[in-house]
Amino acid sequence: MPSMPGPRTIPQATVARLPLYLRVLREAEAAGTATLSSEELAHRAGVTAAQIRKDLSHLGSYGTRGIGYDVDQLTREIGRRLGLDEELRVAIVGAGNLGQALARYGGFSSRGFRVVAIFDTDPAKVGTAVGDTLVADARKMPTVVASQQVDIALITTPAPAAQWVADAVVGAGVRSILNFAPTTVTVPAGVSIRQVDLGIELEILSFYRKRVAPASVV
Amino acid sequence: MPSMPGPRTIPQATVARLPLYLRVLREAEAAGTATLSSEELAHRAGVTAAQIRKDLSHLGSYGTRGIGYDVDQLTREIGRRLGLDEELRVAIVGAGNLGQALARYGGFSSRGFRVVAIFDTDPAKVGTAVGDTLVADARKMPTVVASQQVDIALITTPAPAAQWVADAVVGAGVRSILNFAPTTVTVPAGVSIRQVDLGIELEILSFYRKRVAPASVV
DNA sequence: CGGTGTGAAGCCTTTCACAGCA
DNA sequence: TGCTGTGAAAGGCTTCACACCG
Repeated sequence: MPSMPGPRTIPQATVARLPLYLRVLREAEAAGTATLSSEELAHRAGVTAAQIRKDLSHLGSYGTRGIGYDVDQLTREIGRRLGLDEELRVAIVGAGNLGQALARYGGFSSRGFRVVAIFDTDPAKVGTAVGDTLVADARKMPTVVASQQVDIALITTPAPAAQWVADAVVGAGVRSILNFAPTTVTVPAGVSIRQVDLGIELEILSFYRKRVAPASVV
Repeated sequence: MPSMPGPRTIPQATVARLPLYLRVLREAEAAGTATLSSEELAHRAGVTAAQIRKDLSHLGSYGTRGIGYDVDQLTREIGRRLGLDEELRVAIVGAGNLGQALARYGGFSSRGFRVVAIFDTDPAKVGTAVGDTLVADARKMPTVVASQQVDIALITTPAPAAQWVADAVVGAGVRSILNFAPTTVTVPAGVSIRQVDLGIELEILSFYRKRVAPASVV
């Protein structure tokens, strides 16, 4: 009989670190490493060994005492828990500097995400190619997002357009949003949103310039 | 006599939110709003009113009971605490998609950061213009970073180059790094580093696709 | 032995609830 | 009266330390 699944709830903080462990494991896999101890994994991910063991214990029991974790098995298990066993479809709204850069960014496809649409309101941009996707008219967002079965929307518009875009994609059935516009976007319950503000990242770094920064990743 | 400064240490979690409040305050300032209550500010920033009051209490006493916070005064105080009263000089290492997009991104200059250099190893890119900066040879990093008095370095290279770049800029005197390369970069004590991995952001969103996401910002 | 999995302790963060001031 | 500033309580996360197993 297969082993029972781990406890039902994974702490938010742990969820945010699982992709980091996955990245390290994939590198190790590519390098042909068969097993990794919590110590090794911790070192490569930049966290503590106790943290690794506690985090992984939420998935169940995937290590072997005296040996460590099986790289292949753990890679598969974390990927499965993160919902990465199916290809996720991404739409980018806003074909400016950032939107275009993200559309061409290799790091998405190599991790199993596929950019299926990119939108803009500027008639000069509509119809032009970005990577291997054509920029579509933002007015067609509702229909295209639905027909292309978009799972995740990236908002790379100027701040004033962000809330409207979010409302539109949520209306079209999207339930995961990554917002790069420097403004707070609110969504109904049941929709996940993460905000990435590059200016804020610099401002946080600015704070710690004079002081002693708390170890490594601020 | 001027009022005494607030308590000496600001919690890390608070520091990470101050730039968010600053963003809201600047918008309010631009709109001509004179004062904001913790309730209003909380609503616009997407946090709770209690959180706002607790966070701001670490700066000292800048509110007026019965009224709220003076927008201009609080804007200045938070900016000062974040070290934003002087212009900070930014270098971008890696003139690929992302590096070029960031070099042209208006959100940095509008917030008081100035991109003073952009580097790449590719001879085809060296000498070309990105925004109003010329791409410099990465071998010149140590000298240019020092002579341009770079405060913050953005790493937008492929993963394999990231650690080398970090070592180089730290050697040239940089003490704040924002790393976009999908790999863990370690730095000596006294240097601050923040890691932004766009693939990880998508993977976190993926996790919450099936489950009920914890309120709003995951 | 070596290294995982885990209760318990400690620390940090958020929320509560209200005293106190404009 | 209205809203801030803040102790106290609650909750969540990280670290510790060791029992236990391969």
